[in-house]
Amino acid sequence: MPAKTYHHPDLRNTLLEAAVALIGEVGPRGFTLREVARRAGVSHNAPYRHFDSRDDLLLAVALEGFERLTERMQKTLAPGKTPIERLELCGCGYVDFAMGWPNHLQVMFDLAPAPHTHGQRQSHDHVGENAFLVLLNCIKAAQAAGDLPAGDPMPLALTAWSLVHGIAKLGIGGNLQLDRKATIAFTHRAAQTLFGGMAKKITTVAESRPAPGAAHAKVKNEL
Amino acid sequence: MPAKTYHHPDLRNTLLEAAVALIGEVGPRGFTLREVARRAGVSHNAPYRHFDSRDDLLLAVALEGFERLTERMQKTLAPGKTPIERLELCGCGYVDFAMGWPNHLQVMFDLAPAPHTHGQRQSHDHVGENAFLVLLNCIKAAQAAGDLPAGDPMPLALTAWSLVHGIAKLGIGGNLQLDRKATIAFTHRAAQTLFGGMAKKITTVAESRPAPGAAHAKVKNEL
DNA sequence: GACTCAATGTTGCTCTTGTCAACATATTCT
DNA sequence: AGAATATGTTGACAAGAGCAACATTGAGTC
Repeated sequence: MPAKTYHHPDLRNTLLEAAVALIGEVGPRGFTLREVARRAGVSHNAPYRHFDSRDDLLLAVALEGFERLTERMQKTLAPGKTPIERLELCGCGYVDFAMGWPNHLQVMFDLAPAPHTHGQRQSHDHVGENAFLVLLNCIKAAQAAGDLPAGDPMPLALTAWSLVHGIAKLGIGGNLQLDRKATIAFTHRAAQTLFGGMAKKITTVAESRPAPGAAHAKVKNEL
Repeated sequence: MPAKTYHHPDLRNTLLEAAVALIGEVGPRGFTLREVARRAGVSHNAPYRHFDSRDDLLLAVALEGFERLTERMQKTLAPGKTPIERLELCGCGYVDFAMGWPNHLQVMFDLAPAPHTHGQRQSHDHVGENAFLVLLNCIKAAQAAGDLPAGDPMPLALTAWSLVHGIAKLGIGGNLQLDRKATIAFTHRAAQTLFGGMAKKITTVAESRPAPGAAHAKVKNEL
């Protein structure tokens, strides 16, 4: 009889699933290529037939994460009635994902190539694009409904993303001292506050600039 | 003559400085205890006399980072005239630090113990406390000046921190597609928007709640 | 001053990991 | 069937974390 099995059915996927599970358990620091192989029941070098390197596998995990994130946001925002409400819920979905899979989020965002290599980066950016588009579309819808000021939606989207991402990261790190549920409630209130500030600009523009040239200039020139 | 030197003057500090420099160059992933030792001109095991482990050294690096961050924020906010302006500048200082020492920030926040061990964590939290207090005091001053609504300043501070931290992390990761200067300018505008939204609550409260029970309840029960 | 002792460095392991190279088997195409 | 390719396997190697045993220094202490 033949001693070894060789040929695994869809090993690539098996490895990916094992990797996702392992990341969830031990985080990026404890993550090891050999352990993934072990869990998939193959030799320590089998993964190299499907992934270029450890980082390449991690990148695949990140990609999977962005898909999950996109789904989560879409599912969470669905029940919202008004555009602005859907926008808020979209942010809540982001944080909900983060609190549910903190290690996954870390892989998605903190796997960055230390020296900003603009070559490789492109593909990684592209991965998260769909998730960002969900947010961007919510912003556009809110603009169309008159809930947010018209104009380039990008700055608004990036600001909203920043707020939500910050809550997610700090929440994960325990810096907010809130559990998952409370963190999401907090996100909802924070989003309302931010969007309130954005909306303000169309109604009361004058108030935004107390002293047109004071520290405003300083911040651009001195830093 | 004696062949070896032994006894190093203040090796602990030398190691720390080497570690900080190394982190700046190669990031947490490329960081290696042995390379630190090499740069300090000692054997690969010398660091163990001053730090329990690799992670312990990294923690010291993080601590050093929080001190720098605190200084940076204080220095940046100083020229601000009004409380609200100082608050904005405080956030800009945070982002400025992040863009200047991205790897350092990563060590400070993403070194987290994957499973939330509430034992060890305490000390790490304590480290960043001073930096947070700078922000908190700015918030309180703005409240006292009537620029922000009175009441518990914590939610306001945490929201502001989240926004700024999010900008910092996304900026570092290249997700904002802005250089350091533009990122800080962006931070300034985002902060103005957020604080505008916070201030709004004291003047026009009614508008904040479009549909008191719609998806609001959903977000608390379903997630 | 000689002796003891703790602090601090050093060398030399062991174990684990990422990755490369060489080899074996399975599949596909002709 | 036979060749070429894809996919796994075993067996190296270098590098790093951390442990243990040894060496040197400096501070007391008699």
